[in-house]
Amino acid sequence: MGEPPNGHGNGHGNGRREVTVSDVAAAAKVSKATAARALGDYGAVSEAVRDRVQAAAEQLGYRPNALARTMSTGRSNTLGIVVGDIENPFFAQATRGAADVANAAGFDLILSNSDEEADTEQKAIGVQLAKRVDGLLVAPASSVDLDNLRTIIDAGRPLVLFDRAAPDLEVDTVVADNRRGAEQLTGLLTAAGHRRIAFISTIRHPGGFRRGDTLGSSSVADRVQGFTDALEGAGIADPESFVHLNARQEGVEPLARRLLEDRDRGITAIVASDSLIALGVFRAARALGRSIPHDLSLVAFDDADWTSVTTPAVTVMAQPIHEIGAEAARLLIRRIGGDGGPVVTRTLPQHLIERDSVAPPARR
Amino acid sequence: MGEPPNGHGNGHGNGRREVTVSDVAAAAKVSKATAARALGDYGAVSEAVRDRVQAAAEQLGYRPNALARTMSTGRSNTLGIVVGDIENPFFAQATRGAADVANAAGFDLILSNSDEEADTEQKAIGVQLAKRVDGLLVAPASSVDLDNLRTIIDAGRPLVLFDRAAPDLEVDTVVADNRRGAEQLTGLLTAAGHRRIAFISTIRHPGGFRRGDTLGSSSVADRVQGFTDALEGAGIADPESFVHLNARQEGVEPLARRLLEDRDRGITAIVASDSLIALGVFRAARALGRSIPHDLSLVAFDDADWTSVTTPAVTVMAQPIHEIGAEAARLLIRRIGGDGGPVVTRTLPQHLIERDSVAPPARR
DNA sequence: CTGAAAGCGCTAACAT
DNA sequence: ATGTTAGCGCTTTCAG
Repeated sequence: MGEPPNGHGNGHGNGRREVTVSDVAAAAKVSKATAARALGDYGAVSEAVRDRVQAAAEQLGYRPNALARTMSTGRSNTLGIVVGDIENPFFAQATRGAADVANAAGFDLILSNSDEEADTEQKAIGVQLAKRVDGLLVAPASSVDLDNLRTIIDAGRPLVLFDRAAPDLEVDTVVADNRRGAEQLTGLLTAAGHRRIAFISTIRHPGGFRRGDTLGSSSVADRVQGFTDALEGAGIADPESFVHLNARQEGVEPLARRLLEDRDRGITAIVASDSLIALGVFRAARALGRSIPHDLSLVAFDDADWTSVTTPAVTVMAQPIHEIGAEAARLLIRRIGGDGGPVVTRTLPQHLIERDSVAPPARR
Repeated sequence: MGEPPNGHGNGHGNGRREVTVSDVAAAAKVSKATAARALGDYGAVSEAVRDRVQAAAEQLGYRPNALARTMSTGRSNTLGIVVGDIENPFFAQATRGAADVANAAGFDLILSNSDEEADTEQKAIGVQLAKRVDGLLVAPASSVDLDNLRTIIDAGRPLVLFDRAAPDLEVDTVVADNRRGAEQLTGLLTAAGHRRIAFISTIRHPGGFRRGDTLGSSSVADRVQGFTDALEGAGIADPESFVHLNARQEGVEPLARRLLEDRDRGITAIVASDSLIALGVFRAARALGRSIPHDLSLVAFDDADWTSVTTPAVTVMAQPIHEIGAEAARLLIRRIGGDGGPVVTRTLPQHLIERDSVAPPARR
């Protein structure tokens, strides 16, 4: 007695063949269609037959093959999400928000990291499309180079952007009100008397920042806008010169050190574009023996958990991160459901948490 | 001219039909089989035909349907990963490690959160199996209740456990050397002269901890073992009484406060089972005006980024988290590749980072 | 080297 | 209420 014969695309190394509707149908002595109806709980099946089928399924250890189902229905009940880096707490939280909403609606999530790289993002999107996700959630690596995003639209799949918008694309978007947040944060600093305030972001940008430059990330662009507006409102000349980008390249801590050591620049306060940057600044200040807030005031985006336990605790602009992911998922699911309404952009409010990292600049 | 006719399981709301191998074949004037061969780059196809087919594919915007492929080959090139909570930095890092290895090997990842809940975990596993993942990576919600894990094995899918082992199950596992880590960490404290040291974990456990109790998570169990061993080695009586579990239920900060305010217990040092707990302890100490390390020494597992910027910076036992995920993925992929070798358990070393949160206990 | 045809597991018309 | 049949898009014998 040899191995039981086996079609090609079966098994997973071990001898067991998957049990299918046919098997269940046979065991319950009904047709495949009836078995499927009983199992899938659709159509009309008599009480008796249903029980018989379900018993048979149970007994055989039947597990539906979601892929086969997708093949015939055209729906995978799966969302794709592509984030910059899941290790970044921002994305982890947003992903969780999206996952919760997705699950509640019967969807699961395929996760990809773009590393903020257009190529990697493109590959990730390709994979997701190949897997026939019903729609995609993406925090685009670029707000201006839209090729990657267009392939999604061309494939006819719903797309929702989160964290960063792509103004030139007609798609649903969920972002936070970064402009206003930056303005408020910066306002705190100018109100305390600071005139020489640096803004630090890790975003890549060739050359120094100049007014009118378009940045790759709309959220950073908005933050920069709010920042420069606030400086301008405070009568500070040449606000753009206080914007420092490309911090990943040089390293946040080295950049911060360089800034703090430059007596001519005379920086007395820093706006960190996210909590990772704030951490780097904190380290630099400590390394140089500058005390916060006495020698340096610091404010940052994102209420990372640690910001409340440092000495001093840091003043932050909190974003509704979980909700950003959740709302994006909601919009996406709605589109998947067939909503053909006009494109919407949700701009969620941020809120200020004042702690102890801001003080008037030291006399010099 | 009406809409082009359309089979059932097609389109995604919009009118466009997916372009398939057949379409490409037709355009290139070859058979479906040949087109597939040219596209999939297998079998034998003449140079000329290959070019013609690929051009046609390009021109039509052909995108392979990974699900159909999986249907016929039986391989999805997808791994499932189920973690406690992706918002927990530990899991985020481990997931990243796994994703990197997976991608490099041509696999993608379906992510699920178990919330450390058996039911949720079971559902997640069910979904993954239905999606026909080629194998699963799981940080099991329970190291002792093995039903969930067994369904994976029964389904004939390779499984690799990470972070927590399940001693009664024959399956590849990647964990850190928690016992030794805990012993070292605790040894630091006893060496500094502490005799009344509390260990805090959020793990759920009915009733107070008693020697010989089996804990739901093997990693916490190992930590507790190392902790009590160290106390015992230092000649401290009744080590179990210093183990505090269920911290999630009461809340880490409240529990820590309670501990610190209990003059009779006279706790002078705390071992935090992870960085989130350390954060709670930090908050509690601050709220009560206890200074670390003068009034309280603190050590913790995981080198969370913030632990180096607090005042004082905290002494931690770092785990190779990224590598835990990566190695787990490697093992899994090897199994998927058909390796039938004996089950392996990898126990990765942890390493101590001494900072400034430990000092001799205050005289009283 | 290329083509025809069957089959993966499921759903959905269309009968009966 | 149940059965028959075709088909989703792909791979894979098997012939030629």
